[in-house]
Amino acid sequence: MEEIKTPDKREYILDVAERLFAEHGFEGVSIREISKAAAINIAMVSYYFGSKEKLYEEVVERKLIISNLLLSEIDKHEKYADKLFATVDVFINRLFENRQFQNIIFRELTIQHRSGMTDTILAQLHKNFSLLIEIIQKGVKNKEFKKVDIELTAMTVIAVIKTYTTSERMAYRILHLENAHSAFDVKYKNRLRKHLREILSNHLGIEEK
Amino acid sequence: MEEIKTPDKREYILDVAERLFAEHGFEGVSIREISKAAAINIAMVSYYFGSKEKLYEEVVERKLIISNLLLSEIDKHEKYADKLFATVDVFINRLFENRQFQNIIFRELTIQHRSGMTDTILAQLHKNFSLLIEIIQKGVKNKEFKKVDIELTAMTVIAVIKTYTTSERMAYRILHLENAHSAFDVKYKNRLRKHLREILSNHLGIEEK
DNA sequence: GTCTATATATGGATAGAC
DNA sequence: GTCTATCCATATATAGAC
Repeated sequence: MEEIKTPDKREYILDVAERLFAEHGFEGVSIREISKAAAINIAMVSYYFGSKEKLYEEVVERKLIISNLLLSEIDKHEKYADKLFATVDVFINRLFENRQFQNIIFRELTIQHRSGMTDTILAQLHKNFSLLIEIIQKGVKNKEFKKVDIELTAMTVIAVIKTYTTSERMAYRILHLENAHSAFDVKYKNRLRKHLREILSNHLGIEEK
Repeated sequence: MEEIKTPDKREYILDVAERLFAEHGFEGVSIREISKAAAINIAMVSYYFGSKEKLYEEVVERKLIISNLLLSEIDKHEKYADKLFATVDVFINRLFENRQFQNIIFRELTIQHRSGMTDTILAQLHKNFSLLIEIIQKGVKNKEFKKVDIELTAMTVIAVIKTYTTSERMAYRILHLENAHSAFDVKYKNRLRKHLREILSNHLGIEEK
């Protein structure tokens, strides 16, 4: 009963491709390498996806969805400070989990248009930023927060998490971590979480409980 | 008297190569494209630099020097708050000026070792971070600053500037700029500068003058 | 669906004339 | 120093057998 589950195989190829694209960039990997790593025949890439370009696009688009699911988690809080902290936690978790994917996204932003995909990516980033911006905006209007540069405050949150997750080796060196691979341990995730809460509390004038 | 100034030509090729590598990544440009853009013969790349790899390394290494020159500017301040702000200004200016180069550096960090260059880059980044870390450290010890997570505070500064300069189009969308190319105008540079000063003042407990 | 074989293009590098 | 011509490796993509 050795049935081949085609959708699983597709997903698996996409997983492998995502990792390799993240590690070496689009031009840095060949479909030969991808097929070898995914243990399939080279011709299968064309068969499943049409071309290397299409495969790449599918890798990006498949994960470029906002997890609206978690928004209910945020909405249940009453104070904007708590909504904000909950949102920050969502971002930390998401960026920690998808850091290899995020490297693809980020690289796509710095590389001169490979395709019209950049617009889709920018639209998605805009949505993510908007989550933070709206909360801060309302908190300020509500006098719960001090007046600040709202957009740059939102950018600060994303920037710190993104920079932290970008390079394990950089984090290791700069932050004097225990070992080269501990940057994404719970311990250091909490350190980052605590830092961001403090930065935001101080900046927005949120009182500690 | 049409004398060809060789060192200038070398520099010119490096300039062109830097721009193209920044725009498309190492594998994303061919030496054919570089030579065409620099109006030289393809064979000249090998002649001047030995190989594409060597050219790339030279592009990186030529700018990977700390500008110690500016440190005297920082040292002349008495208060650590002023030293810190002066340092932030140095970083803003440097990252604004070298943003295409910074994209190369950043990409190099996220890409799995093309060469041993990553170590050199990490060492340089470490030095840059240390500039900030030392000032914050001394300020805290001196009770001029509140106690904070020093390394992550330094990372926050670099992260915000880096993220801002990474994508003109992102900045344009998120920050609602006047036009697509104004992100690096003095006006917005000052907006970023002001934001960072406020973030740091609030976080470190620096009193406004 | 899966594979081999192949068409075709493009890449980096260099030999050798000038 | 500069250029043409060319070698050779590697890339994507696909035709066609199974």
